[in-house]
Amino acid sequence: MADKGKFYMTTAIAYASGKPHIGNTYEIVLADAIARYKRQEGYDVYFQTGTDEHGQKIELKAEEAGISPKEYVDNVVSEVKKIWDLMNASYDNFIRTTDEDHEKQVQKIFKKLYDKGDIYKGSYEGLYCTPCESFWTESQLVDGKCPDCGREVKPAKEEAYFFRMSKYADRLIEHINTHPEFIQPVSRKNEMMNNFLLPGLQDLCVSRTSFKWGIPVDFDPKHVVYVWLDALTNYITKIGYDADGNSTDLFNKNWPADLHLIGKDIIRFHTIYWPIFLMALDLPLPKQVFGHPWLLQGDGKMSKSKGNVLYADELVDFFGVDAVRYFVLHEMPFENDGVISWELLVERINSDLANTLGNLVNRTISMSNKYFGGVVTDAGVAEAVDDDLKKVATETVGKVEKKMADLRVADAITEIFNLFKRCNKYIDETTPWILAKDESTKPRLETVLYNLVEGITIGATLLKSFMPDTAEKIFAQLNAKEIPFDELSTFGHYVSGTKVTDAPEILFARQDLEEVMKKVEELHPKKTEEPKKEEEGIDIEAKPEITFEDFEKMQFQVGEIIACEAVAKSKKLLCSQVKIGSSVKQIVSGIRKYYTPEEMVGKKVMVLVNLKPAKLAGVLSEGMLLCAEDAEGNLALLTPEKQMPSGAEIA
RNA sequence: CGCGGGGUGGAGCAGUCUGGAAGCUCGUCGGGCUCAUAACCCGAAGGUCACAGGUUCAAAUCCUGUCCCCGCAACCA
Repeated sequence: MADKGKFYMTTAIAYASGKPHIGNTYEIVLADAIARYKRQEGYDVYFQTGTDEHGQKIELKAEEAGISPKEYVDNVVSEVKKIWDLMNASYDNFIRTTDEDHEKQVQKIFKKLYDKGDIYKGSYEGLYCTPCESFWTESQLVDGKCPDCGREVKPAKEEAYFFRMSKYADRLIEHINTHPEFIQPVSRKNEMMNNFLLPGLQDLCVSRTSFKWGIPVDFDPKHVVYVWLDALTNYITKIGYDADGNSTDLFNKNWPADLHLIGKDIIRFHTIYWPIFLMALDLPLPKQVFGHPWLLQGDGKMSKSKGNVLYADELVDFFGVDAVRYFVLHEMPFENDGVISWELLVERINSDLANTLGNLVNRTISMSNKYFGGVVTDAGVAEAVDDDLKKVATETVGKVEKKMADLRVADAITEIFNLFKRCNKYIDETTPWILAKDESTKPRLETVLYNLVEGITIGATLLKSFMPDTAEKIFAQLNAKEIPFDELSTFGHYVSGTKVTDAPEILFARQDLEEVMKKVEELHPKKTEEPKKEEEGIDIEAKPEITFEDFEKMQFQVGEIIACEAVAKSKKLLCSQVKIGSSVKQIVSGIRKYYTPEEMVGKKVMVLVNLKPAKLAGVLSEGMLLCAEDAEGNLALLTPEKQMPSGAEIA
């Protein structure tokens, strides 16, 4: 096969804060499909994935779990690897940002950029809460105090390292404009340009002192390297980049990367910060960054707090690896977000995998056994109807190549399945069961079955990158060999006289939606219904004890909402006129998602009345409506349990 | 007027850059067939391509305006 040269591709490294859900898993499957396909095409592929393991969030999670950050990420990483392997991800290298060689190299890179003057020491100004060791901006303060602990904050400066982004901005703009393939899909390019590059880049703060779980800046150890400089550089460090110029052959061969596959949410970091870091290191830029869409469930992005999380291992238990691979690869549109649900999975599996593909293989093998004892022979009795089948079979590879060149994986798979559909149609056109009735048409029947087996073999060969196990199963059942990629545009590779299996196994069983849903129900007992029973309480972070005097400072009263309207410039805010005794206060609240202005009017609510007025979205707010909030952030207004006049004191 | 994406038969999507008979998958209905996993094949119904203007011989596609949805940003006292 023609050697097409090297192809270095990466996924984003997964943030090791918890078990990856099916949306995270989608990325590795997509990357794996592309990697396998490129290998099949004849590229020398190097495929890297891994985990991003530093940062405050992980530090906190570990603390909650009562273990060290390293122990915490070790656990998560083993889960990540388990799922990646379960999905048959054929990565060549798995990087962990806690790997010693990576850490060392990041420190060298940091130093190199510092020596060069691209990183400079500056200071970060803000309001500091000493006990919490945290900086806050004016707008983050609650009542002028630390939003975490409620204590006083004071203006402070903290030293930090900054990267001179602006220095390279013009070069980057030029690069993006002259390399239209750099940012994919193209629609993302405008977003980056308009939002970040054209208005002017801010220097990026690249160190932190507020937490410890990171790579220390070796010449100034109270700082740790900020996550993006740590995470992004994995793409070069783990293939052997050395800031001192002793990079490995692996690096020299593979850099620049041919493809960074990432989620659309981190396009900014990969198309702005990363290229600029590389420019500063005098390294060439990656050839392409593809920001794939998200896999959503139901009516929103998957998140644990919404309780709508699907995990790959669970889906694999239900349907098998290749069914899940097929779904996420085929069901994802190119640019827009895709949807996954149990119902959609069952529908796709039944219609495409069981009916179209599985049944085709099964009926073909059954006929071979029934009519010829399993021996498939090319008797050479061609008819005109064969031509179209052969045409479709031999042209599929070209169509797939074209789609894959644009990374349109879903469309490529559709092309392959069009071939399987064509095969099914061919059976109806040639009616083998009629040919079988007459001895004189047996040679024709042999030819028909041969053509079918060959068509399926071509399809299975193309399917290999997307559904590796299934392709192997088909080859095994047909006793066929995978066809070399550059011979896929010709017909007739299957060795005439070969015997297929006499015991065909069902490739994909049809799924019964009701049964599946029943099992799902057992696995995940409904938690939304009947929350009264065994309702799980919520624990929130405890605040420091206050004195009775502190409490007395706050004045709560019952208020009656006499008018309410949405705040025009905001999506979340409602502006209410609240009658408290004989006065009326205007209060703005972020509850538009839960209450309409109409239903607000007439409600008796609890109001914190002596809160310092502030402007929200330009509208004056003179108090606060008290609300209860659940773990998902749903809000409920508090109202007096019995009839109370407006102005009544609450104490 | 913060940035961006989207609104195409019951559902999910393609087509929009580069105007030229409205397409795919699923579902529904009718028919065919029996090798096969109630499968497979054929056919049909179903769309003012969000709305309103404009350009054009011709607009889902280009231009202008409006409405709605979804992300991000801000804000959620």
